[in-house]
Parts: sequence; structure tokens; C-alpha cells
Amino acid sequence: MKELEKEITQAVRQVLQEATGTDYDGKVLIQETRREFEGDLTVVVFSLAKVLRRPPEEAGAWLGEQLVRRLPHIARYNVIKGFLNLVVDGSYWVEFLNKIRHERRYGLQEAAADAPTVVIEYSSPNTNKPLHLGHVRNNLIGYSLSRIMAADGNRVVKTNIVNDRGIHICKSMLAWQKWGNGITPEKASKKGDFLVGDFYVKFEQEYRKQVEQMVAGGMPEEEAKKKAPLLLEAQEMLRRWEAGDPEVIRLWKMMNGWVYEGFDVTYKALGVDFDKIYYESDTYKVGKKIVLEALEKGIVYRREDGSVWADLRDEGLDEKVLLRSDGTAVYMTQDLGTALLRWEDYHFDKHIYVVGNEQNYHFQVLRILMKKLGYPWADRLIHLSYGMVELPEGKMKSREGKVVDADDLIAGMIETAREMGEELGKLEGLDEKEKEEVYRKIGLGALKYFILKIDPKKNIVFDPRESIDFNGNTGPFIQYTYARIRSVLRKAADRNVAVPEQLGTNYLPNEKETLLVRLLARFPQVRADAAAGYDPALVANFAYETAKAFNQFYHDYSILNETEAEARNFRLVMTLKTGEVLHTAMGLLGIEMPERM
RNA sequence: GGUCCAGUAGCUCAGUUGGAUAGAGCAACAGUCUUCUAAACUGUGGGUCCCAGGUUCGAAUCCUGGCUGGAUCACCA
Repeated sequence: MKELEKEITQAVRQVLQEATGTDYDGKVLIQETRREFEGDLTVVVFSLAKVLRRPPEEAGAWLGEQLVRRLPHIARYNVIKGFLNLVVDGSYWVEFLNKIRHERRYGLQEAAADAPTVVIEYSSPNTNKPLHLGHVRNNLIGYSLSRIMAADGNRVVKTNIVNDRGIHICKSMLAWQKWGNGITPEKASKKGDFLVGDFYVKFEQEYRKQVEQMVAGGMPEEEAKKKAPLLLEAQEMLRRWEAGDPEVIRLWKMMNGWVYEGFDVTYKALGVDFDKIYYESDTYKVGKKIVLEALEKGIVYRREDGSVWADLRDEGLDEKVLLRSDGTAVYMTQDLGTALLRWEDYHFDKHIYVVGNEQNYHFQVLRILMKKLGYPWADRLIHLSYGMVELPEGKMKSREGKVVDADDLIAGMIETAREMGEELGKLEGLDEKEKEEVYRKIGLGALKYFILKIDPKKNIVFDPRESIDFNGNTGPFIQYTYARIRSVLRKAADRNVAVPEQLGTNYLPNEKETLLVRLLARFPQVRADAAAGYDPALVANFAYETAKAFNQFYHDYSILNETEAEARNFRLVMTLKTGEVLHTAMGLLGIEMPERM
């Protein structure tokens, strides 16, 4: 399709050159023809008409005449207002199918030997609570993006930074020490991340109680929040941790271990993984070193209380703390270190952070700071900022237990898929294990598609009382279309009908077929656009359109029961390739496709 | 208050270098299974593209101003 557009553009330029005697350096705007008009590609002639000094309608007709004469693939044309609709000859689509017939990886760009390296960071959990729906969105976008970037010819490194140190984990640790009575995930028969999360909530409850008491005793709330004994204890624990206190370290390792075991289960259920995991407990040291070096060079400064700051007011930003007065590191410190470590590890061409938009400011500062510190590759740090997932009553708050838990959500989706599947009863003949596998794919497909079809920038309001759809513009709709296609191909094999290796060019595809093949032809461009815009939603919407076009075709025409050989052959190849494209496209979203459903 | 993001049908969303009469799904209603899978297909109704100006042959899209919602401006991460 891209080639054809180029051909047309070239021809238009040549025709203009011949007509006016000068080169036309403006744009030639070509778009897919809207459904209600006859044609496949449309040249917008308004600007061209100006060059030709003729009214748009007349210029369009003249141009159409020229193009039909010069281009073998353009069968005829019509002009409506200033739009020149070109009808592509049916043989072009047959040839197109022949061309991609044996491309197993059609639509994907192989990574060349000197392909750019793209590091993608996503997930980045805190180790003090289980993953919730917000994390799910992060993981799905990050994983999908890594597939898309890889499909676009990049070498991709999936990374995760585990925020395993800091005051938050100390809060859980302290609460466990005080009220845990030595409980473990085994004894509680609870996933480790949930158990640790419970203690985080416990800390917050007790802390709030203390603050309330102190306020009742006459202390201003601001002061009470800073001076509550529990908080002071947690801060003391962080200092001891950073000083390497063996008892604190032991507790920290144990509780983090519980959390990791829990995360692994969730990651596995979601189908996401990483090539390299960084731990903040390592990278903060590098960050501290960077800050102290910058201090020596006078790029940052120390205040009287001992804290270290960067002054970014020249850049239109504020002052930013880099080390606390007690010398401990903050979030920014470790991110400086992580960035440097990754640079040393990969010398990336791009480093994409998949992090929520609440941290826009943080990444703005990070980039400017890295630049100020003398790292020219700071420009390669890209923040893919995605919107929040909110509940109807507002933001999710782990501290208050108001969250949609990731594990529950996944289990619920699979359960719904099972109920619907059993009701429809199409999986008879499969054993229980095979059925479960199908339900798992469908449940997760529904969840992933639901999240990924939405523009990452936008906030999502998720109402747990309303279930995620399985009909219409959904993952299961596309999966179902794929299962239908596979079913047809299985039946073809049963009947010893082979999908032809090559098609004769006599067949003229009908309207629905042309529409579908046109979509298949668009796929490489969709992949490229999605990579350029870091936007999985483009792939999702493409897959939907393609599935819809196939279903419309399928409804109106027979494939195997078609008696005319040319038509049957064309449809078989088209069906095969549609299935492949759907499989590939959904794969870019991290969605698996069942062979039957 | 500064900065960033969003605002399109009752609801959830597409609409990407400015192009034709703004499109899907859900929900509602009415149809289509003796046929390659009805998780599908077809039809009906549903719009102040937040508002007001501006640029343009042409604006949901670009510019200016305003309105609404969210985020952020922490010695939390």
C-alpha cells in the first residue's frame, strides 16, 4: 500500500512538473477512500489545483486521466468536489496477497545488525504492597510497547526498577516487628505481597491514631504528622538500613523475599517479563556518588542542615533535594544512579520510562538534572506518561485498602470467560486442562484489550461493579474471529483443500474482500506508527477493524463452499493471512489467541 | 497561583502531517442460525466535537482567551 502511495505521489509530481515546467515541492496528500465513495485511494487536489491554476474539480479530473494512463494499477477514477478517488485494479490486491503469502513475519521489521537499542523500564513496583489495577495498566503498556518496538526493528531491553528501599518498606517492616508475632506467608497461608501489604496498612492505621491523639493533646496537625513516634521509628529504621545494620537488613531481605514471590505469581499471570531487573537498593549508591561528585564540582550545593540541593530555577523549575539532611537518598537520587547504570550497561539509543503522569515533573527534572551533570545522552531519556486508573469514587489508595487488586481482577476475568464459555458450550471435545487454557486466554485477552485499546495518555475510570465486556469492540471479539479463521482452515485441511501457494491474477475481489485486503496492506504502517508514537492503542484498533471487516466478509460469502475455484482460492489465502495478521497484531499487545473458542 | 494532560452520542472510546455528510462498541428497539463457529451479522434511533473568537478554499484537529475535570509543584516513592 505504501509502495502504491509512493508510486502515485511520484506520478503526480511528474505530471505537475510537465504541466507547469517547475518542480512541485509541496505535499501530495493521499488517504484511504472513505467507504461511501467508490475507490481505494484518494488524492486531495485542493493544493494541487492551485498549482495547476484550475478549479479543483477540473484539476482532479485531468489528474485522474493522467494517472489512469500512466499507472498500471489504477483502473479508473472519479472526482467529487476536490477529491480524486482512484480505483485500484483488482489484480493489484491479488498480487499483494501473492507477495505476502509466504512472509511468516509479515508486518514486522527485523532488527538489523546495527539496530538501535531501546531500553524500556516498566512495572517499577514498591515492595510494600500487592499490585493493583494501576500497576496492571503500567505492565501491559510497558510489555506491549516492548513488543512493538522490537517489531519495529529495535533491539529491546525490558527492565524493571524495584523500589525495594525507602521509608515505605520500613513502615511494613516496623509494623511486622511490632504486631506480626513472627507470622509468615506459609503460616498465614497468604501470598507474601498481600501479607506485607497488610502490615503497611496496619502501620498507617496506628500512625493515624497517634497523630489524632497528639492533635487532641493540643499539637498542630502538621507538627504531629512529623513527630509521631511511629514515623520517627520508621525513619530511624531507614537510617539503620542504610548503615547496614544486620538485623534490619535480615528483616528487609526476608520481607522483600515474600513480596517477590507474590509479584512473580502476578507477573506470570499477566504474561509479562523482564530482561534485567535493577534494585533501588543497589542504584541509590551510584546516585549518591553522582550527587557527591557534583557537589565537589559545585553543580549542586549543600545547605546548612546538611541536605544537598540542585537549583533548577534557571530552567524554569524549582530547587530539588537530592540528599536528605541525614545523608540518606531520595527517589531522585536513585533514579540518577539507575539511569547511569543503564547507560553503562547498554549505551542505549532510547530509554523509555513507562511511568504514570503523576510523575511528569519528576522526569522533567531528571532529564534536566542529568544534562546539568554532564551526561549528553540525557536527551535519550523519554517519559511515556500514561493516565491514572481511577475508581468512580476517585483515586485508588493502597493505604486505605481502596484498590482493585490485580490477582482478583485476573481471576475474575478468567471466571467470567469460563462461565460464558460453558454456557455457549463450544469447547466440547476438549479436556478440562485445554478448556482452562482457552478460558485463561480469553479472560486475559478481555482485560488486556480493555486497557490497551485506550490511548495511554487518557485517564481510565474503572467501575468494579460493571464487568468488562466480552462482546463488541473487545479482545474476545478479535480472538473469536481468529478462532473462526482457524476453524475454517482446519476444515479445509480435513477436506484436503490446500491453501494455494500462488494465485492467478484473473480474479476480481469484491468490495468486502478489497476492504479486508486493504486493511492487511495497512498493517506495516500501523506498526510503524504505533512505535513512533509509543501507542499500543493504534494496534488494538487496527486489529478490531480487521476482525470486523473479516466477519462482515465471512457473513456474506462462503470460503470452502464457494464453487468457483478462483474465488475460493483467493478467499483461502486472504483468510489465512488475516488470521496471521490478527495473531501478530494481538501478539504486539501481549494477547494470546486460542485456536478455538 | 505556576506547569502538564484531558474534555467528541446516555456510557466507554476511535478520529496522527488541517480535508468529503464526525465513526465504532455498549445500552434500547427490530431482524438473521437445516449452511465454513450467532462471543457473529444487518437495521433504527441517538451529536452545541466544552464555550467564544481567530487563521484557512476547508477546523473535532492549528492559534488566542475562557470554562470543567485530573495530576503536579514533598527531606514519600
